Amino acid sequence: MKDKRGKSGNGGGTRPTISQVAEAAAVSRSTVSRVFSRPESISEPTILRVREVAAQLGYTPNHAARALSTGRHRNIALIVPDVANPFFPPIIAAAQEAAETQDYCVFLGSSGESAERELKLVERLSGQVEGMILVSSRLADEQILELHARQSLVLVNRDIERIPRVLIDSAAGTLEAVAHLAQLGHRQVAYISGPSGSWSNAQRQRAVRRGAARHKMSMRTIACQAASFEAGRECVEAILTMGTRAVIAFDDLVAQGVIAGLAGRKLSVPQDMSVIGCDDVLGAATIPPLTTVSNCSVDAGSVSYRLLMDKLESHVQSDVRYVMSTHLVVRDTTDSPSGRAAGK
Amino acid sequence: MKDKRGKSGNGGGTRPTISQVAEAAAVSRSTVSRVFSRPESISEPTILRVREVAAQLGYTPNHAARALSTGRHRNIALIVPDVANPFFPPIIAAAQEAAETQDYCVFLGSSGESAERELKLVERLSGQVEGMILVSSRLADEQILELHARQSLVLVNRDIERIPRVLIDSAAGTLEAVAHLAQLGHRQVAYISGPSGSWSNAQRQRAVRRGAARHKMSMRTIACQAASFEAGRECVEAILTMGTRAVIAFDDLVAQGVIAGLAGRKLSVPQDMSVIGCDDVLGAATIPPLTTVSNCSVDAGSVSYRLLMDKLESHVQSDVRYVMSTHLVVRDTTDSPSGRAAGK
DNA sequence: CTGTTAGCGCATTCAC
DNA sequence: GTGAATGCGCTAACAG
Repeated sequence: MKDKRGKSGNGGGTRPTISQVAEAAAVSRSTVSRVFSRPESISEPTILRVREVAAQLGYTPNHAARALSTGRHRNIALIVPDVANPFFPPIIAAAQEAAETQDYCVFLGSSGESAERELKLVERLSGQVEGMILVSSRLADEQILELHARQSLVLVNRDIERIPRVLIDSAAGTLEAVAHLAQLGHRQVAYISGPSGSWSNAQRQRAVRRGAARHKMSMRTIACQAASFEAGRECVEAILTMGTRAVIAFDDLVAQGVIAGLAGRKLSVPQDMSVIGCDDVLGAATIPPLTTVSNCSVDAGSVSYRLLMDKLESHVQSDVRYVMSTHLVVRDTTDSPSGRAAGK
Repeated sequence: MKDKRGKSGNGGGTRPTISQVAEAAAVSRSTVSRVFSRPESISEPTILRVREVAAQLGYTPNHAARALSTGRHRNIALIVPDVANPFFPPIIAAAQEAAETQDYCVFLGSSGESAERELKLVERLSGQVEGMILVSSRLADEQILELHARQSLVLVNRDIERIPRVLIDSAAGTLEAVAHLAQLGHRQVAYISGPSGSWSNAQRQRAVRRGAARHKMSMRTIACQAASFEAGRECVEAILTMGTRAVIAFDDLVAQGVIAGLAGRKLSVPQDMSVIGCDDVLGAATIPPLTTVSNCSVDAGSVSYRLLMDKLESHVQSDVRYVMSTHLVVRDTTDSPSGRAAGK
């Protein structure tokens, strides 16, 4: 138990403790403690003196020790299915930034789309955080509920009653997308699905179906292996044999994959095929710029953080269900089914 | 100090402590503690019994408390300039995954490219981690050195002696890129720079200059505001007035921006301009597929984690400098300066 | 406004 | 092998 942090030198400067500051400042440890946690109850002069001494000793409160005593860690955990998926980073950034302003730290977990890993992460983390934000959780409802019994939770893109959640309602935008296609003259549309456990995927698929019905279009679904560029590319085979001239993809990555696959077959977008993405993670950064269902996913990060804090502060809870709408952003990957051919 | 975690019900299941397990299993707290930290010193039967009781009580060791006593948090921090930049997520994912296998948790900090925020994050985090990985740190050398005096550090893309570091040597690939351009017949090349504080940027710029000299090409630099699509787009003005027919961009995002900006002026790639990116974060997911300097950035994540662990375990340190090479991946955005025009 | 006392949950000497 | 103390660094009553 002695010499915990190695010698001096690098990588292990032994941090000064509250006692050392207290001694050096000739006050009690409590006083030092209060200077750093509730300064309003301490006289101006002593505050200054303690601060002075602390600074020159390089003292910094030990959050772990503090947590042990208060039960408040000032840490939160953020779990996502895959950090590398461009949909999540903006959310992560926003949440972390929001946390930072309140001096909270955030643990990041990436489950690799695996419910099992997600569960492990959650359990491992649960001891050192005050609450967690589960983004697009792949866990089963029951697992989440059980977790919720002993941990403050906020969900993103997962709709479970009694748990605060922020939902990115892609239905609205997806409906617009179908309408847009219909207006262009398309009579059929294909939805290229995403991860099976995904709430967003289910929601989008439903929306496409509903929209298609409303506009008397035929609708089919193509199962995509994963939410990736490669998977999208591999779908073109199926799309082509299906004979559709318009597809709505689970997300922008898949859409880009489809476009690339099409290009590989000398088919171009939007002349030969209209392609619509989802999430708008690529912005206009594609060529041609992708028509897509845009959302304010960044806000999902800050809002979910706020929700978590609200929950932590007020123990009385109403059933918060924060829905963020989406809308279609028409860029250059959609056209009428005849396309350029019409000009011939 | 009582009732720290609220009532029972949701969001605050009061976790069982080691004492409760001890009592229920009719052993001492020490025994329970040992069962979970050094089972080899406990008899088989008691291990089983304690485990049994613990499981049914839902007991899990409190890592924060444990850390207080041992000084080992089993947490690390990972700081990046911007989570939303596609270069970092794969590194983050790899590091987190590596950590996960050893039951370590990772704090994520995104500094928004600001040295000031980075410093704050680092100081805030330093108390609850055993070590930190600074990726593309924007801090000054002195700040890093100072930090290194009291914290175990590993650097990624930052070359400071005596601190373990993994460097993605884009010089090799960048040199290839210039050679490739020269071979295509280009006599001039422009480098579109990235963040000023970036080690990688400095390295790339140097490499372009060296390569240009070697191939007797003229070389100019265009200052780009940031490492983003938009910034790249805004550079085309400068590129065009400069009269170059070949550019090497700081990264793929900037390159994509340039291509888009060009497209906006009815100029196409590679016919009118050869464009080379860096980092290969977009893979072949662009249209046309981007010629770029590829690296194994994913490995940077796992390697840096390993380096950190090595450092933590063996206090005797050699000066580790892990260099990962890069190479040019020729896809479809480069051509001879005459390009299609040659056919006319 | 400040010092004293006690304890958060756990790992760790020592004894046995 | 196991139990009884002691302390990690800090906050929270309780007095004064």
